[in-house]
Amino acid sequence: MAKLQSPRGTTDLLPDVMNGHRHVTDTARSASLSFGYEEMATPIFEFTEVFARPLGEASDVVSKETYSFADRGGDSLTLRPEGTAGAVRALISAGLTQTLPQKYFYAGPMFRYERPQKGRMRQFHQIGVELLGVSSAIGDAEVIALGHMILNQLGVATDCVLHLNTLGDTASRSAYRQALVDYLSDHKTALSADSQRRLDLNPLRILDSKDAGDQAILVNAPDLSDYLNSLSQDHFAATRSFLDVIKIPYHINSRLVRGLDYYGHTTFEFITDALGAQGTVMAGGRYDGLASMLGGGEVSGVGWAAGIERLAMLSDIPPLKPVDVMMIGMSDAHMATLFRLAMPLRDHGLRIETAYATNLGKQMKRANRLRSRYVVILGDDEAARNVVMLRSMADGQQSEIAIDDLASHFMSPIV
RNA sequence: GCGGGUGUAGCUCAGUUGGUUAGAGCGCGGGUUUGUGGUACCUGAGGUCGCCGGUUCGAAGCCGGUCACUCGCCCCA
Repeated sequence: MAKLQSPRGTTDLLPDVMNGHRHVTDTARSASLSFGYEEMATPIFEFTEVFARPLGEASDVVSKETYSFADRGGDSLTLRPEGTAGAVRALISAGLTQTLPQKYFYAGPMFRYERPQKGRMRQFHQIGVELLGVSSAIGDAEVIALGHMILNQLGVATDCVLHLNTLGDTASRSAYRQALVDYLSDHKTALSADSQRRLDLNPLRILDSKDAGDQAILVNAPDLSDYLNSLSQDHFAATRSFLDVIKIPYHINSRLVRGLDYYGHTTFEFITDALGAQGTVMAGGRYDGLASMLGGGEVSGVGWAAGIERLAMLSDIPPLKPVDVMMIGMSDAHMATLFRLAMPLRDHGLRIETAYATNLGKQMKRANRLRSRYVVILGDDEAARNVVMLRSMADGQQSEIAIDDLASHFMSPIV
């Protein structure tokens, strides 16, 4: 096997794979634009603080999954593990908190030091959208509607279930958190080791523990919905009613919590069972507190991110545009002629291959391998009469066509 | 970070209780056809058996370590 490998958890995006990524990204970009979300990009690394505070120092992502390093000037930098913090930092940096709302779409690599699995890489790729400066519930519904549209256009919506929950506002959440900690502390020794640790770090995460013993304890645990104040209840009800208006189905999942500190109010995930343990295809929520954590004042935000690898695995990827014409010259001089004739056709948008050698049999074989629709052959016989041989690869039909007519033949709308 | 499984040709895989030159299909190259692909036939190239060490007269097969992939946990897209 190859000794020379890319680092663990990374992979090369060779044309076949890249084609799938591009299909996902192109589909998402164009759907996003139809909602008015314009593409932007942030640096692949940021100052470490950009991620540390908003995501939570104790969160797994920050505490054990970041690629952080000191640069030559001594600054601590971190390869971005997600896109939202950087996007909000960019908004603040550019002074755009005065020009709201802002609506962003992005796509690019993210980095987390994790043990690789199917659908989980150390360098992976996400698409995402952020709606900044909109506190109304229609914003929550809009990003979900956009996400749903993208999944639908990729043909994966039917494989996914939208799980929806609310964490409430800060006051509701901290009241509930206290109640939950009080309850679970009484059962601490019965909790799994993981959950005992989570009790201090992120007690809400215990809610979606897969441990059967934990689940048994949780049956009688306080319910978040009982701790939502009216403002939180109203926001969630409004979000749901906007989703109802456009008939997007969802499943209320009161155990759906997020691992990152910046979330409040609406959280959601599109989940599939087709990817093993990595069932989350698209996830997001509202993060009204994020901007102020970065020192940018109060700016509402809601958005989501989705894994391109996971989406590509679920989608049917259309094949690349096939070769339209393979041009085979039977001598260097004829090759030169075809090299010239190919240019306007390419300029017109056709995919043209000019053969790199003059042995006809081999070049025909290559044309077949490339699934070229047509082959143009130019040899001494044709040149003497100012024609080329045009062969349709599908049925093997050949005909001669005047060199002067070649361009107009392929550039006419019929072909 | 923790636990399980798997590493033999470019790909998918065989390889009998450790035994001498490690095989097949597909793919790739050459030919039948030096002006014609896809079919057919002939033929060829390609492997430090993931890597390192150990046991043995002898290791692809046993043992240890290591790396990679994979499944699950943690966590997440």
